[in-house]
Amino acid sequence: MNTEKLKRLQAAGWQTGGAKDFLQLSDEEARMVELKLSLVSAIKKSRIKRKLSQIALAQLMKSSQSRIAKIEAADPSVSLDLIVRALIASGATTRDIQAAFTAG
Amino acid sequence: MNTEKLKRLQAAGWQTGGAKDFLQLSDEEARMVELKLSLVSAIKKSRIKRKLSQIALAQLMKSSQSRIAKIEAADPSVSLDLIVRALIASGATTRDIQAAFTAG
DNA sequence: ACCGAGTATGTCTGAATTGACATATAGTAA
DNA sequence: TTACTATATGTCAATTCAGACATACTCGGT
Repeated sequence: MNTEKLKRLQAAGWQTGGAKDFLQLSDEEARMVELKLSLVSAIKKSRIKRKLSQIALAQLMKSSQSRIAKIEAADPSVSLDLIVRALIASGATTRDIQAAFTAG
Repeated sequence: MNTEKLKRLQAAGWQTGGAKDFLQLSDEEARMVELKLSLVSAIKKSRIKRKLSQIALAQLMKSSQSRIAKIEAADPSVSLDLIVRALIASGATTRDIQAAFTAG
């Protein structure tokens, strides 16, 4: 059973009962995954709200469109660093970031 | 002028006027640095509060004492991922993490 | 159907980050 | 001083993550 694949599915919207139940994660890992997921959804919200394409956001943070796509898909190859950078670059306020953490 | 070294000084308590003024950082970079600094100080608080040595915390999160030291020193070689993992492992609640973000 | 914009996915090479280890330093107690 | 515990610092091989590129998919509009 491939954990990476499952994480992708999670990110795609399959988190029906929380990440922990579906995968076999420790509490810490589970909190980490859920945190990332909520930040990721905040990025998409923020980006759409400001009418930015993935390409535009990529340019703002000197990254690439494919990276933004992977970020929003919660691809396992993206770090929390990159996620938060994207969130900031997308125009999210400190309060938005805070809210994302709360939601997670 | 060495940016890494300056970041270390920042972490050591030299942030008299905010990271942005001292270094020459973009807004995004500055927010990133300040975020890390506040999370890092939250880790130390949380760890001490629960009477954990760096070694004990390292074991909890399957890392090493030297990594924990570097985390708490905001060494440039530590990622936001590792910082947040340490914060979680140190026993910080979701609310604690939120508070750390607010402070940053 | 075709086109175009936006997004998704796979892969590659170089860069950043990791745990581990050695070692240094700080503080405390005997 | 010595001994011990905790923390700091430097280095390095192995792993992870980065941007970039190609390419595929989606969905309106014409």
